[in-house]
Order: sequence, then C-alpha cells, then structure tokens
Amino acid sequence: MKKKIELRFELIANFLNNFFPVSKELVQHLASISYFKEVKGGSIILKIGDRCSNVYLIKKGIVRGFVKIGNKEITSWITCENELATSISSFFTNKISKENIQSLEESTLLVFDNVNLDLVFKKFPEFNEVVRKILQLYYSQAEERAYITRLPRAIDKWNYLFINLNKFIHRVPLKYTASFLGIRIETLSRIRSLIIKG
Amino acid sequence: MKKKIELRFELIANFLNNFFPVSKELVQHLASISYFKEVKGGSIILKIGDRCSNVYLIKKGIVRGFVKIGNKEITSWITCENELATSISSFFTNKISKENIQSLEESTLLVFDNVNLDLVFKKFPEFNEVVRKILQLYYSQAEERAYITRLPRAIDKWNYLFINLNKFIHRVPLKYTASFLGIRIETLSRIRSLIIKG
DNA sequence: GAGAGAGATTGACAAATGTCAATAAATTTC
DNA sequence: GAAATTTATTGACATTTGTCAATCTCTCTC
Repeated sequence: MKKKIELRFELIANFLNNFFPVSKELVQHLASISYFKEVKGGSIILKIGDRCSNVYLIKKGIVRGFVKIGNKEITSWITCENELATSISSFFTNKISKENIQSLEESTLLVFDNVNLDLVFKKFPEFNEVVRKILQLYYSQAEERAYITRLPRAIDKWNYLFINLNKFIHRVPLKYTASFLGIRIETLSRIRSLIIKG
Repeated sequence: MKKKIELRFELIANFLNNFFPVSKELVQHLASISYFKEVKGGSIILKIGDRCSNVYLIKKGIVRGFVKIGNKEITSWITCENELATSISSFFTNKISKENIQSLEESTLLVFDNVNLDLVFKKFPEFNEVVRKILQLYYSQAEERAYITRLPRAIDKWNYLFINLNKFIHRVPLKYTASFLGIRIETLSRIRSLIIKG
C-alpha cells in the first residue's frame, strides 16, 4: 500500500510532465501542499456566489461546471480523470463565481489552494513555465467548447460534439450532454432519433 | 519624432507592466523582434484554414475574430487598443484556424511571431511569469464571452453585454454586435426597439 | 446637394426550439 | 426481483428567432 503522499506525487508528476518536464523538488513541494478530497456523486463542490480559491486535479471521477439562468442549468464544461477543474474567472480574478462545480460520480480530487500556489511560483520559477503551457492548452480547449455554443442549430452542436469531444458522452446521462450543448433534453432526444432513422 | 523602435518599446512596456513588472532588457528584445503592420478597415488579417503564427498587439484600431457557419458569420470577439489579438487555438496548438481575424477600422498592429516568441521564453525566463498572468486574464475574459453565448434568450444576451462588456458597443456597426451575440441583426433591432418603448 | 451604398428598422411568415404532460425505459434501492 | 427513482422519449402546442423583402436612415463621395 502506497502512502498518500506518494499517490499525490505520482499524480502531479504524471500530470505536469505531460506538459513540460519539471523537477522532482517542485513535484514534492506540490504534493506537500495538496490533499485528497473524496466526494459523492452529485455533490456541489463550489456554489455560485462563492469565491473559488481551489483548483482540483481529478484523480477519479467526473466533474462539471454549470451556470444557472433562471431555473435552468447550463453546463459549461465536463471533465474527468487527470484533468484540472476550477471556476476560471473566479479563481484567477478573485471575483465571486458565476458557476457551480459538481461531481457527477463519486470522485477523488486533489485540491490545491490559491495562496499556497502563489508561493510555489515564488519558490520555483520553473512552475511559471509549466503553468503557462497548461493555460495555453486549457484556454484553447475552452475556445473549442465556446465554438459549439456558437453553432446556431442544435443538430450541428450534437454532431460537432460527437465527432470532436466525445470523451464523456457515454459516461454521463444525456441530460448533462444536452445541458452542455445549451439545448433541452427533449430537443436532443428528437435529434438523436432523427439521426438513427437516417 | 520618435523612432519606430521607441514606439514599439513604449507600447510593449506599457502593456506588460500592467500585468507584472518586467526588465527593460526583455522589453527591448521584444521591441527588436516585432514590427508594425498597418491595415485598412475591413482587411482580413487571418483566414480560416491558415495557421496563425502571429499574435497582434493593437496600437490603434479595432479588430474582431469570427467563424463562418454555412454562409453566416458569428463574431467570437471584438477588441481594440492595447489588447492582444490572435486565433487562440491555432496559435497555441499550431492547428489550422477555425476563425478569421479582421480589422473593423484602419488599424496599426504590433506583430509578434511564434518562433521568435519561443526563443524569448528561453532567453528571458521572467517572460513566462508575465505571459502566465496575461493568459490568466485573457482566459477569464474568454469565459465571460462564452457566458453570453450560453444565455438562452437574445434579450438577456444584449442586456448582459450592455451592462458588462460595452467597451466597443458604440464603436462598431450594430451588425457586428448582433453577430457577437449570435443573433440576427433583425432580432437585435427588434429587441432594442422593445427596450426603448419600455 | 444628388446619388450611391452601407447600416438599421419593420412586417409577414417559416422554421427551430422550448414547454408541459404523459409515458416508457433504465437504473438503483431495498 | 419488485418498487421506487431517475432518465429518456414522444406528442401537442407555444414561443422565440430566423428568413426574406421592403423601406428608411445615415454617411460618404463626387
């Protein structure tokens, strides 16, 4: 049985080295300031109106961000193992969050805190470089998601998602996929049956 | 009359120091690898399908990014003086661009090239830190724009834009604002007249 | 200041999606 | 494995937005 700190070390090293090679010392330090958090499926991890001071590295499970418009929910993103999750504009600008974060399965998250991370940048300048590369990729992926929301027809959104970003499609109930596409579950249902019928 | 390199130096120093103090040497180097480009209003600066190897710092003018869906244009962003513009996912991942970039006025752009910038990161590690901070803000702002696209009703989009992001509203023809909101110019026109009538 | 051209408004109608309700299917819980 | 709960489908209808065409307004140019 591995110690918890070893699990944290491995998860962080694996994640960061995908972007850019980092020193063992940096990873050790990050492991020392982070902790695992276990949440049940359906848990609200961040509430609209709160400030988001954490970023989560998903060890296990699947997590979404969603905004509320009136009484409706619109999912901004859905992500799973070995990816980061946070409320971007709240985390980076310290404003209150416009989105909720919620687990869609029982999940294990590695939690990093804003304040601790700021100190890491001071102590390990190399951290700037790897985080820059992470931001570049995540920003690109966010633009990709935004592209879907700009497609004017529901069927185009579904097709684009199905072809390009289908990682989570078979893992979450369709209602979340519909919400991610910004359409009603009934609309998605009709589109799917049209596609099946040809 | 200032020399061109002085103009470039000032523009870059002013832009970067807003995010994080940087060395004079870094700014000088950036000034030495960049050049001004003048474009007329309506010029296409980047075409869909091309790779975007440049990032532009706008000295004067106003610029938009837009995607084409069928025969329609949807504006992803509009930005002006002292802001950066590029095709994010193409610039960062070297994929072909899904968006056009176009000037909406006669504009002066300071051009930085991908390859040169990569060398700057090697030569000036401090550049990673300031770029990280820039990315954090721009990523946050992109999420803010994406929030608008997720609002389900046209009137909510207009109201949100009007209250929160009205920087360019009075500077570009309404048709670009409509396109930015992902709605038809006729729909925006009707919404505006409804609002005026109360 | 007449004419051209772009931008904006308005009306009539079409198309797409949302809403609400009923029901079916799948999954979870005991 | 039966009951309960969640998820998905389908139908009827309402609402919103898009489409197309006509017209108006504003700028710019000559």
